[in-house]
Amino acid sequence: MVNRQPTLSDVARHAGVSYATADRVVNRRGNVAAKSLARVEASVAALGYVRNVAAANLSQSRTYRFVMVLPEGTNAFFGHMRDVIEAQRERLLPERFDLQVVTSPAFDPALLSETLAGLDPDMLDGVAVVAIDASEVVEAVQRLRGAGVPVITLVSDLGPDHRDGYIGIANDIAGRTAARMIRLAHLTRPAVVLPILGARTARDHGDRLAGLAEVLGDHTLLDVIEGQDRPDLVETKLSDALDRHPEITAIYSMGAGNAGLIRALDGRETRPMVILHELVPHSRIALEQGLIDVIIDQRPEEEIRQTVARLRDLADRRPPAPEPAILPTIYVKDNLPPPHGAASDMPPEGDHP
Amino acid sequence: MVNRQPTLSDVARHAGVSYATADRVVNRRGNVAAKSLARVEASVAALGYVRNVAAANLSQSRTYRFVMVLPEGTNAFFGHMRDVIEAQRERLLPERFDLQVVTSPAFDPALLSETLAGLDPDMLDGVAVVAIDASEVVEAVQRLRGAGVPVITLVSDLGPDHRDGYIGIANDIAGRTAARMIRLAHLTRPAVVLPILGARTARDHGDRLAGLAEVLGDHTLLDVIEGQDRPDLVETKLSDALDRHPEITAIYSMGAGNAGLIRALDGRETRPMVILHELVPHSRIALEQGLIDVIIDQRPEEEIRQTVARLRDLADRRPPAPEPAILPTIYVKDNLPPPHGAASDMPPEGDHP
DNA sequence: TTGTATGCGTTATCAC
DNA sequence: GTGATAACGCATACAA
Repeated sequence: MVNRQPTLSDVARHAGVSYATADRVVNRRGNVAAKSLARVEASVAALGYVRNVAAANLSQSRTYRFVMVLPEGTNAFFGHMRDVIEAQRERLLPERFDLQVVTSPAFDPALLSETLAGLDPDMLDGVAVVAIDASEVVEAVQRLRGAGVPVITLVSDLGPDHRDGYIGIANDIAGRTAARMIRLAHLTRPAVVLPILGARTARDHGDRLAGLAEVLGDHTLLDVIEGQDRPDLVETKLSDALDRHPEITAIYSMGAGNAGLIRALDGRETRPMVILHELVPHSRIALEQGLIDVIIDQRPEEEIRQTVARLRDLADRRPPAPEPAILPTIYVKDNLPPPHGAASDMPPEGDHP
Repeated sequence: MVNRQPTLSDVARHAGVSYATADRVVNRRGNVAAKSLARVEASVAALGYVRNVAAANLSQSRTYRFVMVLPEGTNAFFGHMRDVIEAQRERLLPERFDLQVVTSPAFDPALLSETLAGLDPDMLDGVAVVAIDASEVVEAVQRLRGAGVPVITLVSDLGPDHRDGYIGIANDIAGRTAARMIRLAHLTRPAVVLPILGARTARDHGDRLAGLAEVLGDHTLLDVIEGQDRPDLVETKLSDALDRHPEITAIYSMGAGNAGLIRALDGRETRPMVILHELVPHSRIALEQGLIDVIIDQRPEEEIRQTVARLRDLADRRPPAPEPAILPTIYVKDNLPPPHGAASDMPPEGDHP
């Protein structure tokens, strides 16, 4: 990386054409004789030319224009995600850029596809969307991509052919990880596990449940509680289940509505081992107070960072940098990140080893 | 972020001076009348001018020149770290940059300070070093910093006043996290924990041990085994301890030499719960095969990424972007990153939810 | 179809 | 002390 990279002028000279012609070839603008085209392409290959994106951006005073489409509502996780975005806004890209966050009612494919259809491809360099895997949504996404706007999915995916990338965790792995933690807590005794999810139809919840079952082995898996991601429902159904099944040794909540779960647990003098998803204010407090044992998180800060990085690479027509996969992260009481929201998760500048 | 940022020309005009004078003020080149200086500074503040680093780099055809100093030797962790660097090299910075990795014998402060002293400050934009907390090293670092070269510590720190940043985990937190996992595996029975470390004098190992003891509570902590980070020693000492103390229920290895630990365990028909540090080839295999239960890792890929980002911000004389703290990551069998070294830890592009 | 010239925001050089 | 101005590598308007 120490030798000077060839510039497009070098390429043009090498090919024996003018700068503008080389530019036409490299940027696929057309109106180039077949012969010139071939010569320029040969020179590009010969010299190993790679476009200097910084210079290109400078020359255009470029502003990256991205849109993120999140589900709207009171869901603590996406609320947190929006906070993260706002907190990081200034830092996400050194270049000038304009990131617009729009919301669309949760779990509504029709409205989501409308929202997507309402985006003007000419005003956009990329879209990230928390997808709903439904045909209308796929179509709306294809329309954008057909118009030259890269689309990546975030947290919730479409099929791999229908987007330019996915940033999020693999939910079956999350479920398997939860099961592994449960097994670790039952090395010398059998487990009786109560699974709680939002709805059987939610694909991510289903995947988590499947992963759980795979790894749980001989341990007992009770019937699923469906909490609709609503704290009140989760609370009453869980209280009821705990009363009826005193033999429960572990709870795995794979959806939202965990404020209700925490309330249901808070009264009792003994409790089973508890694992739930997503580090948000109330789950953090519960973990710190010892009301629950494990939080499986998908690191929204990291997801946002990777989302923007990917959108940028796509906008630059550059092969996306391979980012480390986002894996389900295991939090216990002691390895929690510093709390100040997303704003200051700086490493504690204390006297570390 | 949508309005055009003011340029230095704007500032100059606003201040009623020439572009060159504004530049002299902003870049502290001297030879400016006090009056002009004041006016320019006022204009900078008034307009909120911030230097366009991309343009600056373009004008200089800048190459960032960084050096990373790692301990040399056969240690699997740092070997892996070097692999990570090589695998990521092309991706670490979009700008032209020259990253030189030099090594210095492990645990030798004198040689490390010599290595640092051998670096030419005029040829460097930043240094990252796996530090040894000794006065000679501090002095060598100060010399570099005094010569205008930012220095950050990596994995192993100096005092907070002696470097421009630290990228790594807090080791007391790592120890606490291990203890929490041990407690989780002993919800219904008392734990008898065998701690293994390299040397009592290694600060990071000591911090881990202290964190462990803090969180372990009433559970039993046996005497420490010192394995000198050498597999052979670890193997014999551990085998001996297991024979003498059949009541051991958990092992926490906070240093290196774990290949020996794995060998010692491999023969036995039953084994205690095992936690150790750093995801490297042999520990990964052991986890996949069920010979150990938990790996606490510090995500070298992430550390490298943050190291370069921080060095770059420092080289650009720009306030370092707040990166999420690197926390001890808990790996169990199921949430392991894909194996292909650092090269392809892409998210599996399969059909995730 | 092809080529030339200008500007993007800096840094650095040179003249005043 | 101060002020023009030529690069840097690219995109683009314009000329041929």
